[in-house]
Amino acid sequence: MNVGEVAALAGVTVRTLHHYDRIGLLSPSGRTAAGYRRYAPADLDRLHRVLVYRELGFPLEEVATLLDDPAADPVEHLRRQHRLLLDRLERTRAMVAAVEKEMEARQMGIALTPEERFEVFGEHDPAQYEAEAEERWGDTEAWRQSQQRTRGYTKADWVRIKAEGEDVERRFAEALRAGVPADSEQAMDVAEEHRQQISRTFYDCPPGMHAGLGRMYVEDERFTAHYERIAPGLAQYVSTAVQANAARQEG
Amino acid sequence: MNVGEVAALAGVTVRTLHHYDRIGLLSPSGRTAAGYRRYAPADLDRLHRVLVYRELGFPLEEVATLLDDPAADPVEHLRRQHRLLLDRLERTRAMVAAVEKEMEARQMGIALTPEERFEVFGEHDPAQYEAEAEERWGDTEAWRQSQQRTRGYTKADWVRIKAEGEDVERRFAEALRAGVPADSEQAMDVAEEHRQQISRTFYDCPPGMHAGLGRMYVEDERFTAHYERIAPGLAQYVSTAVQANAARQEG
DNA sequence: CTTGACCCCGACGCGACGTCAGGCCGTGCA
DNA sequence: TGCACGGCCTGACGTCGCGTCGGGGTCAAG
Repeated sequence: MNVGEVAALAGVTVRTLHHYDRIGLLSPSGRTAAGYRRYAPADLDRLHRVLVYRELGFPLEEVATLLDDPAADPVEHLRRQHRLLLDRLERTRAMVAAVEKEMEARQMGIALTPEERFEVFGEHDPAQYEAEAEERWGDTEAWRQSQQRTRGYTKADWVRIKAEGEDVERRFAEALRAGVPADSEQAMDVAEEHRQQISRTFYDCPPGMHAGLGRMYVEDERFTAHYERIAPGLAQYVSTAVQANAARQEG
Repeated sequence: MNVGEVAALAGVTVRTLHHYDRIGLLSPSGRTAAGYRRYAPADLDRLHRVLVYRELGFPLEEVATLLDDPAADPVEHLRRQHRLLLDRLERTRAMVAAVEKEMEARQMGIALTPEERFEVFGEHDPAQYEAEAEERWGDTEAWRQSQQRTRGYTKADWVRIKAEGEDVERRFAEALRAGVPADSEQAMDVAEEHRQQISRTFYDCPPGMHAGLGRMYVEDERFTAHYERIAPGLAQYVSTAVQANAARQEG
């Protein structure tokens, strides 16, 4: 198929297909002698997946990494898409409920507090971050626990949680600056507090799992970026401290 | 409240609030002597509405016109938001169903046709255009009819419909080029066919309603653009022909 | 062999912010 | 009383996902 036909079929513009080609997200598997793009059925499969993920709010670059992951077969994608769509359904339902709640309140002449009104937006930007978290942790017990608990949190809770988190981070940063070794008692104590904070706030986080988190802090560039922005070297420092503490707790 | 507090409450960044201020979408109702933005409760109300409409896919400029419409009270906004959210719910459900259908098909070893797979995307881009159409026609009988009928259309139907539509447009364009007056019999006949096409395909369109459409073709720049792209002067030409025909049919 | 529809590529534009940079404000605590 | 530190200010430039020309080849139908 030519680009125009594919575009019409998929409900996108030709320009979009050009764009996807240029950024390497979806390059047609062939070209005619004259340079015309030729799309094979497999390309349509890929395009379809691209469009679903795009609709779900993933940036195109991440869509690419998802689709190019060699360890992800078609069924895997379908399952993931299904999960994410159900999430979205849930969220939309929540928003409908919020609007209805407000209509009722208005009818009865009472005003909602700003906190109540903004609740449905709170924190994480709509689709994106949540979509990705779900994508990564989707069917672990920890994720479910976290989802359940955090649903009940009020705005005030969140403020407190954020403050607590930043407090621990600050103490890590101070220890780092003071030259306290990452595998020292002092650093491990902060790590232990970090672990307990997570357990209290989000989900049961035994030392083993905490060690896994620690590894991620240096392997996932987003977490790395988060800590490095506080202080250079902090990501590695926290990672080491957390893993040392896990060894101590378990041993 | 200061901008930081508002941002935290609403789950947006300070930069976003700055942006909304600069483009005039949401300017805080006051400033301190030092130039700090001060947000009043009424500003929070407005922000809330902005965020809901934004989430629904409206471009900010349109959000502004919606909110600045003097003829739209709070209840009106709530009702509109409710409608749009229900739509979105519906659409998400359709996508979930599509994914489930594909999972089943895969289980049974059968392949879906590309048309089936892309069906849920087809035509109109996801949120936006639909949102706007609903916004404009939301609770008219015509809109409901159109929604009902078009739901049942297959890809093949759409191809045919598009071809028919373009045929009529082409005939208008030819008449215009040939110097046939817009209120001549010939032009009115094409207009009448246009009306019947709409009635067959989308919703009952009596002459009076058709005349309304005709007016819109020159008043709404999107329709104008559509026709002007085919031939300069065509929007006015079609508009006149349609209204002349309506007068003839009714008279 | 000429239209007119379709395709190519490059380049600029745009919406909705993100992200510095450089500098003023305000307050807690030494 | 000073000053450090977080919060706020205003430009200004960067980014993402395309839309929109402009100039130019291609291909099937008449």
